[in-house]
This record gives sequence, structure tokens and C-alpha cells, in this order.
Amino acid sequence: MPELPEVETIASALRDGGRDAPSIIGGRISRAEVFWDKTVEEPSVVDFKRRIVGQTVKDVGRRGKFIIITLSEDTMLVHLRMSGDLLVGEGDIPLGKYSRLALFMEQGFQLSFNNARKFGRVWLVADPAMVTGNLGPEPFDLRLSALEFHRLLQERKRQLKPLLLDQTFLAGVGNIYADEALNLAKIHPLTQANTLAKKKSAALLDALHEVLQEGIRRNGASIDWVYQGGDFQNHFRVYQRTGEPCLTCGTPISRIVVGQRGTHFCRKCQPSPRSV
DNA sequence: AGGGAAACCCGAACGC
DNA sequence: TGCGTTCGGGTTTCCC
Repeated sequence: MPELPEVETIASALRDGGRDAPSIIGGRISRAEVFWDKTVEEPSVVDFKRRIVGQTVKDVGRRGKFIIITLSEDTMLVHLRMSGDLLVGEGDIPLGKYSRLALFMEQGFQLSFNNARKFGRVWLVADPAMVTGNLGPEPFDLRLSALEFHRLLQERKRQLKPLLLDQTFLAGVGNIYADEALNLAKIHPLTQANTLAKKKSAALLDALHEVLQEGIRRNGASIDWVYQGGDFQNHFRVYQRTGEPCLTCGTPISRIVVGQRGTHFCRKCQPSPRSV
């Protein structure tokens, strides 16, 4: 569930301060605790603890849905999957009800990885490209022009919805923002990527930019009980609005399953392509 | 290459 | 109230 805007909100708060917590930059790790071993994907838990202690947080960034914490020697990457969050606070009692890993800083604060459903993962590597290497372009990368996006779509004979969720095609988009962008661009989710006209693919890229930008501006979407603080959930056009009227035409929003994912759209604004 | 399904998890929502 | 069942979500893996 945390997608690009939620991850961006969390990462920028860690970097600049925010979400009622200070920046973690400059923090020197004096102790590391892992409460659920499978949280650490790489290296082993023993090596993770040994290696990370003594390192200092230099910067925090984001690539796709990964939070990238640059340390003095290595890089720690965090993927929240659907129920993860990073919490900053004082004290030596891990924060949150479901802390799976905690880093305690010399300066007296801690970074806790809260992760109810245990899907999230952490990596500690010398080179972050080891983890993010096969991600597709960032949606806001200026090199991803309308022309380039159209070219990429042309070489894929695949339904658009699953393609937008494919992180090797485009990094950062998840189920919410894929549905929202397709609706805004007035494109049916089952449309074959290579059949999109130039104008339509430009509209889709614009729509992706717009919904992601609005998500970031609203600090992400707070859904379920996990990630809190965002406001975008109050502005969904189609996501989880099955049966409710389309904001454009009033037609009840449809829900289908595509690639095992709930998919919401307006059958009038986003008419079926001939190929479906 | 693309599509479908299962696996990984567990809190919440639902049905009784 | 309390039980059992179903669902969803991001990603990988496996099979057709």
C-alpha cells in the first residue's frame, strides 16, 4: 500500500524532519536489534548488526518504493511492502506495536521499523544498485518524456494495469495510483499497452504525474490502519469507490480483478478497448 | 513474453 | 460475545 507518494513522505520526513519527529541525519548507530529475523533480506542478521553499528546516517532518499538510507560505509534499503512504516522517537523501547527492527542512536533517539504483516524487508549493502538495479524509470525523471514513454509502451504487448504495477517497467506506482491515473487519463485498465496512441500515452504520463504529485502534496493516502498522516484517501476518484458515482459522469464505479488485483474504473469514461 | 496462481503474513471485516 | 472465514496488498516464484 505505501506507494511512491507515501514512501516519499516518509523518506523526506526522515531526511528533513517531519511527522512529529526530527531528521535522522547525523545519527550514529550504537545498537541494532532485530525482532523478526526474516526482516533482514541481506546480509545475515548477525552480519547486519555487526556491520551497521558505528555507522552514521548521511542521507535519506527514495527510489521507486524503496527508502534509501545512506550510511557512512554502506547503504541500508527498506521496502515497506504494504504494512511497513519507519518511526523515529526517543527511548530504548522499540516504537510501534509491531517493531521488527530498531536502530538506536548515540544521540538518544531511535529508528524503528514497524511492520504488522511482516512483508517488508531491509537490506544492508555496499552498493544500493544491488537492490534497485532492475527498477524501471522514476515517473518524474525528466528523461521519461512523452515520446519515450510512448516508445516503451509500444514494445509491450500487455494489459496496462499490470504493466503500470510492474516495477521494472516504471518504479513507484502501486494499485491506488495506477487506478487513479488510468481513470484520469480515461483509459480502460485492460487496454493493450502497444495499442495506445501517442496522444493517449502522453495523457497517461500526465495523469500519472498529476495523481502522484497530488498524493505527495497530501502526504500520501492513509488506508487501513497502518500508514497515518496522509489525506489523499479523501480524494480518490475510483479506488475503493465501487458502486459509488463517477465524479465525472455519475456512472457507478466498476470493480474487476486484473492480475489478482482489485481494479476500479468507470465503464463510461474508460470504455473497453476493441481488443477486450 | 505474458498471464494466472500460489506463497508470504495477519488485522480487520464479515457471517453466524 | 465469540468463533471461523474471507479478504487485501507488493512482490517473487513457478507453471502453462
